[in-house]
Amino acid sequence: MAARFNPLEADARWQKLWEEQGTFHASGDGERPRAYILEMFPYPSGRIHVGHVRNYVMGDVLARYKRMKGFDVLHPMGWDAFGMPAENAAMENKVHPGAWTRSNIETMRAQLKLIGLAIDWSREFATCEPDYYGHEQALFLDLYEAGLVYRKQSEVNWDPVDMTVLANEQVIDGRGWRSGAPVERRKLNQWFLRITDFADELLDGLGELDQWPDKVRLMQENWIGKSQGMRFRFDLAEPVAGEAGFEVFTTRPDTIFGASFAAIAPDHPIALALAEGNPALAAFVAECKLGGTTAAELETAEKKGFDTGARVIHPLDPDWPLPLYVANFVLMDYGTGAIFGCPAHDQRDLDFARKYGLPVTRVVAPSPEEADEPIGDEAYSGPGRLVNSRFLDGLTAEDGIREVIARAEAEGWGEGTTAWRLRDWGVSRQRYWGTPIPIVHCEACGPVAVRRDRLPVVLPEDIDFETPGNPLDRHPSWAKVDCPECGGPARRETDTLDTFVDSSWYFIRFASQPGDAPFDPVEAQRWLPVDQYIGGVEHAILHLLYARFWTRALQRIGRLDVEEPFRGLFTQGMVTHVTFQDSDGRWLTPEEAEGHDGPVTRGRIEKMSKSKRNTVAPEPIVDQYGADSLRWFMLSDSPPERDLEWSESGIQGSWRFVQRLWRLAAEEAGRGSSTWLGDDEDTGLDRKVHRAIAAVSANIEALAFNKAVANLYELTSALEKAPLSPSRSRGVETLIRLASPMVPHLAEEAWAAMGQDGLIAHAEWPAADPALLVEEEVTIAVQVNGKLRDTLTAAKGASREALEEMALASEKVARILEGKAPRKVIVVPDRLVNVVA
RNA sequence: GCCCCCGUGGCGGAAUUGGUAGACGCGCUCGACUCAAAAUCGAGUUCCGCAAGGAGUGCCGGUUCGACUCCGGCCGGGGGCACCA
Repeated sequence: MAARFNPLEADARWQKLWEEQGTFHASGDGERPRAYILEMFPYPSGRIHVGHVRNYVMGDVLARYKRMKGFDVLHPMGWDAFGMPAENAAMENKVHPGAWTRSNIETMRAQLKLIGLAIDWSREFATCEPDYYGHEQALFLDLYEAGLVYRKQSEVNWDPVDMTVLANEQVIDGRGWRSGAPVERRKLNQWFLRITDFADELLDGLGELDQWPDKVRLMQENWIGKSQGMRFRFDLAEPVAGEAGFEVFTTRPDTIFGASFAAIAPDHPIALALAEGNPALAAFVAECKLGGTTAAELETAEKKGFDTGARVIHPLDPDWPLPLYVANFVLMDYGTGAIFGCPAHDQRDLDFARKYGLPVTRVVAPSPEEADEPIGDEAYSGPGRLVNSRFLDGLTAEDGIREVIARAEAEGWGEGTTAWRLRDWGVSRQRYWGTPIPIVHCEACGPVAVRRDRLPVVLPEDIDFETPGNPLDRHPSWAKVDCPECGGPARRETDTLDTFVDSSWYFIRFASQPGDAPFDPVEAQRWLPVDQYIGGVEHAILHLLYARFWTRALQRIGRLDVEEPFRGLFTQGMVTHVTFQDSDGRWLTPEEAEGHDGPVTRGRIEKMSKSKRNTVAPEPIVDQYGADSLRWFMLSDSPPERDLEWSESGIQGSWRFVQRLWRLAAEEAGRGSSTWLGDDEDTGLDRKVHRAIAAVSANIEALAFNKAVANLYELTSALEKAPLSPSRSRGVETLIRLASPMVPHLAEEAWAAMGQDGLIAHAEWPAADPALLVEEEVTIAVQVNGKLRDTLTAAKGASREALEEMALASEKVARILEGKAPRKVIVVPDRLVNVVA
């Protein structure tokens, strides 16, 4: 028996065996209960680092555990393979995005295989292959036909040099991140998915996701942003461009008598109409269009308005005109793009009113005496009753809201309604490396869906990135097609789909992948929803919301009867590492920093990233310490939802433990556990083993891997110290089973050495014997006035009287009591006695 | 600005419903083995104190026989949203 575990030799041997035997193939035979464990699939950016490893190892432990518990486990892996970095690489290095992506996939797959993940590789796919995106096009057309896809003009950040649309994150200080050119706002025709149709369901559905972190549910709730209020009509004193008035949205209709102005967005139709005859207003509207849409810019932007000269009529008083402003802080795409200003009770309206000398009337007062208390620099948003509000006086805000809505509905000038922060999902991207939108534009017929038998619409290979802009748009022939309806000349849509579409249904494709359809609903429904989904918090909103939407949309159109895609969600922490910079601020790898001439600054400990050059590759670690040491370290110490700092001492500690475990198992195996005939003294070892079984199981189920690791350390120490006995032999065997999801290579090796048949991957998870979990003796804490003074050992279940008597017999207690009788004695059976002096 | 989370040894972190704070790991100290080192093993390691003992979970206060845990108010760190009417 080897004294040391040699991962260099053993890891590959077991990995090969697992692969040959198809050990981790999901069978779907229906004989066992199913478990679907999924980690968010990676973007093939180049190489994986240990941060990815942590993510996949967590899912792997769970998958292996579930398999041993008797589940038919689906644990797949694939590639979120469309995206901008491939196009950037194409522009920089003159490589085709496809070649770049596929070569990265090769590399990263090989890297992942080194870790020994229990993955069903037979289901692997990449979203950039027509095999996948063709089905996505079919699903897109399903939604299109169901009316869940539409086209509209929408404002985008346009980089005039690169001739491309930029995401908000790509706009830095108002300039394109790549070209440095000032970004323009431009209106383009874009495709949208009607996610707002599902706003209510998506919000309500959060209530049932009790295996999601509260934080993520809250974030989604805020993102959806439901606001209840009312919509009502302002009549204009004089019609504008044939319009007699317009609608506003408010959450505080109760403050309607505090109104002192109305304001509309710069791009509101009324504003545009008024601007036509008013050059100063036109200039103001143009000015509002300048400036980016980033948060920082909005924060510093001054609240500005322009008095149009037009007047609106107060809905509850025909003799009360209000000035109509165009204001830069009113957004066209929230509510109705128009508001009424109530300066006394809204800070922004107050600032605006003060600036333009508008009246400020208090209509809510905390007490009757304060009804005419003037408003200072701060708007009053606290509780109170309505004042100066005619028929509303004396009502609470809630009653006032109800009253105004009731009256408006009765008189027909307004109604109770709901506004959402959530907007429809714009999915058009002016890029090459994405799923082509399967639509053809015909001059005669307008936009027409590509015929199903012509799918997939495949990306052309012969493209060039020499000139800026979308290569699909410039391609000499690709876009030229005949109209599917009239056969006349037509042009393909050259925009591609947002890559978030690709990741909105990949988990369905993993569950079922027929060649002629996106999925088989019956087979997919057997696996879905995903039992445990694991990934980074950075996807808490967009990806998870889009996937929830897509699933519900498929349900609505009758394609798949699943409501929520992910039953359990776990957001894991990052792996962090120190960063280094040289005197010019260039990032250095830790190795470079060590051998660098000149000053080196040791920076913050940060999330591993390519740009900060602080990533740690798995290969050298696996070469030196083996996959199991790496896996063990990724699970140790830090709670999985928090960040884990990479450290050399950490991986070394893991290596030590792996060897310790091996020694323990190998010694036992060398002796022949089954033939050991020594005395089986009851040292309490069996109890320790069974407590460990219960604890490790519970902690894995709760994804508290750091605690499961601590349990295994404890059990290992206890077994090492225990005298040789059958109990110890059984204990070691149990330990190996319990540790096997974390250190599978070592576990297989030890399992074989112990003479066990078959793979430990197929072995049963040990069951804790309830009889052995019950303590016979317990340690009782003895307190005086809540301070620990002594401990004593008592039989489990000892009576209150007996415990009290034992506690009072304690010398230490007696010394503190100094002969005085205790005032009171609190006894918590099996736990403590508190003597109150 | 609004919403949320977190503050425990030198470090990462444990601590069912309020019931022995510091499990487990890292690091460190001492010791064993060794010519020596590595590896390994043993002991110790919250702070003050030789000890007896005392203090202690960011700070202040409260509830309770008893508070890391519950409540109120501060301070510090992190995250999300952000002209949302």
